[in-house]
Amino acid sequence: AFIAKKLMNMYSRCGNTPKAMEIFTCLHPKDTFAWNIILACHCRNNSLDEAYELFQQIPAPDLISWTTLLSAYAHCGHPDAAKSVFDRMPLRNEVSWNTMLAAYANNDRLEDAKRVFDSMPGRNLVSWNTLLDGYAQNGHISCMTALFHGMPQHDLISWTCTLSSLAQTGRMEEAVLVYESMPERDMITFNALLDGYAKYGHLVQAKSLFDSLPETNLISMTVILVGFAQSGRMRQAKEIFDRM
RNA sequence: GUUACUGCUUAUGC
Repeated sequence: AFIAKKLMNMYSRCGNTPKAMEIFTCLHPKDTFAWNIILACHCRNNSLDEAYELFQQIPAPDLISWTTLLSAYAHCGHPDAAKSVFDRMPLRNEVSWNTMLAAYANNDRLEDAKRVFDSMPGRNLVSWNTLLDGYAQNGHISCMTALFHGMPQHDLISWTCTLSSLAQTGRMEEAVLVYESMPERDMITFNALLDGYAKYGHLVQAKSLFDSLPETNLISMTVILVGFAQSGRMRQAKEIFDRM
């Protein structure tokens, strides 16, 4: 049963709902843990309606079942449906509050997000990052900057959200300042800055950043390739292409 | 017991 649940989760993450369902069907007894795995599987890979149907069949849904459903509505761009799930939850914790916050923040409902943020019983770094990214994604750069400076702590995600937002909107001077202040970086950080350079025509800077990277991946290659190709530097584009 | 929350970093397709 141990292994069965592990397997279900693996299939779920690979998007193979039929295989996950096959195991679930054979599984006895089906505890809430197992139900939650198959629910999360449908939330990730199938329609909301199917997920909701499944949720209704869970004999004893727990906090995780409720939060999984909430998260599905949040990710599918239905903040109001998410709110109604949230209101019907028999209990809530930090994660469910953060999920509700994300439902608003990721769907450009920043006033509502801020209201949730201010009224939640506790705020952790995920809460701060969620609101920060809401501002970042929706182009509220000054709110983002203010929040960034008001946060109690920053982690790699806080820094990268901010960098990415500046780079996406072509504020390359500020993006570089953030980049240079970062205590740590990863591939997402590199690629976010690289993409800003490439997108806004700074191909020389893009190439020199690219050459200095400790490692590259398929995304870095694609970013620089597209940058060269779209600016008509076909010889350099071909050079990258041949290396892929 | 990686069962639920924050990075949508590229392109293509739709």
